[in-house]
Amino acid sequence: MSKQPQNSLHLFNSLHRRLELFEPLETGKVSIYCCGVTVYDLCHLGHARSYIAWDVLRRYLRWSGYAVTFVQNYTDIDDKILNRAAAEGTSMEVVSDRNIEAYEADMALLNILPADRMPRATRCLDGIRHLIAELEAKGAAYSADGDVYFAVAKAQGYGQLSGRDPNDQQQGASGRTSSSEDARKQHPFDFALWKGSKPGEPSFPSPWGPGRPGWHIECSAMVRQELGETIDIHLGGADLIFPHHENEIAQSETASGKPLARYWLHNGMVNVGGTKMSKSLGNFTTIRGLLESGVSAMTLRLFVLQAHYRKPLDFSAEALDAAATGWKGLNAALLLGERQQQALGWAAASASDPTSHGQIDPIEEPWLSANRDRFTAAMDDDLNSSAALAVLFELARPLRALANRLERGDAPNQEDRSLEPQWQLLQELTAVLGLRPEGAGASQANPEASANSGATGEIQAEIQQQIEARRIAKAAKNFVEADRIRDEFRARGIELIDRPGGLTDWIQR
RNA sequence: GGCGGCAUGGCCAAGUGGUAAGGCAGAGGACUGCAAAUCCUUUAUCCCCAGUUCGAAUCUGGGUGCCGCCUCCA
Repeated sequence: MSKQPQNSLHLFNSLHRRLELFEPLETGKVSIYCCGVTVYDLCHLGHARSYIAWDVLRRYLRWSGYAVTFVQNYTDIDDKILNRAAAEGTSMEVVSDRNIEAYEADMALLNILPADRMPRATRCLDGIRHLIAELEAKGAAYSADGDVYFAVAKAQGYGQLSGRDPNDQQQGASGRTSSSEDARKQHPFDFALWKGSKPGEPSFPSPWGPGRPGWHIECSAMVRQELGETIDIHLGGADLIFPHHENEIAQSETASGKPLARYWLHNGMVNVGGTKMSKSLGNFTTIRGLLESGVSAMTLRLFVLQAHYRKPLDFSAEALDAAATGWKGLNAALLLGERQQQALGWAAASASDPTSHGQIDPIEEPWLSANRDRFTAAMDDDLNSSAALAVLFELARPLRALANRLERGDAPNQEDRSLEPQWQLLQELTAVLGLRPEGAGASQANPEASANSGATGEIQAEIQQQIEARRIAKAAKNFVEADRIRDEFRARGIELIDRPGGLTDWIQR
């Protein structure tokens, strides 16, 4: 039984710069286009933030009962990719393929659902050429020296999204773009639909000569090809508002005469020490680098979701540490059911299917029902994940306390057992945010790292041996020796933890 | 210069008219040989000034500071 969408979601629409009730064109269905990456390098935290935010939007819509079609592109032709290929002495396609593969692996680790379709610019050339020809036929495009430009003067209402008026703008771009290109343009805001190729560059045939598509046109063509003339939601980073999205609107709407998207959503930037993280500034941290350094994927996800998606998010080691500790607590609550399932007599963990929508009887469980409502109200308010997380932490608190008691050897009582619906709700809501339990079955903070170290077997044997030696020392009240053993391991990044009952666990840091 | 955004405790961060969610850190307590971990408890009047109001972090006006876009960018 699929549930009727509740339709109380409000989203901040960049097009009108205000919060609006979300109403899809077609009841129960949502079409979404998201601007993807230019695949010339690995993705950094800024990309992670963006795609995590939109993943949550998508999961929330699905959970709310909508059928969502999500399309995201790969820009696989562009100067940066060409430069990279030249530097490596390889081809554009090799660079693109490699980075697409890396992108998909990174996103999978972050538990970002793959898009329903991911078109590549180089494979949508028919649609692109078609669109340019249409614009040309309508007099909105002109060729100059093998390039084809879009004439901004022919676009109705150009500048609405970004708040720019082409008529009273100073010629601000001059001096910062190539002067030869400038000279070919009729208006400084005009932009390339098709770029004639230089000798030695990969090129594609076209009625305007060999070349390649401009940046903006691929999105217009792909939206139309994959989703139609008007879509429900168009997504992207705030840095794409101008010129990219403005130009996309100009192209698409000049061609079709219809609105391109009903809702435009833009995520805020990730900052480092107050300035935007970006490749050109060199202040970026790749997703891969972060994960390899031992930061867990869900820590990263929690870090991102603790701020509202439209606000700038400042990245720092301290903030990340805070998120890691926070996630540990949430994770402990999530793992409770799985680890103590038998002791508690609970049902198996439900799959983290984002569409699963459990029922809670408000009379039987008024507190849970109220919390589910709080969660929904927060998400309905322009995806306020920060407020939504507060609900999760409150749901988790008694569960992690219980987890700790059981770990100490307490037997569960009736009251403990009755927490099952609370655990189920926590699981359901964390899945809506795309957070999933980590390290099931292992006590290691970073199971992958320890699994990779070849000497683990030997080290484990050594640890067990030393733990036994320490137990004997402790029994003889030789605490100097006991502490020495513990300190020695600590110096090697291994923490010995005494449990009640004389047992000693260890974790690798 | 043009357009837009932000300013909440030690740090991160919700909250848009009725006396401040949550996370981290800190403090106290329980537990421990001591630790660690864990659990419990606890910590703010919201950049400045003026105004509207019975009442403002929340509205209005004026400051100050920071950031983004205007060039490729999530």
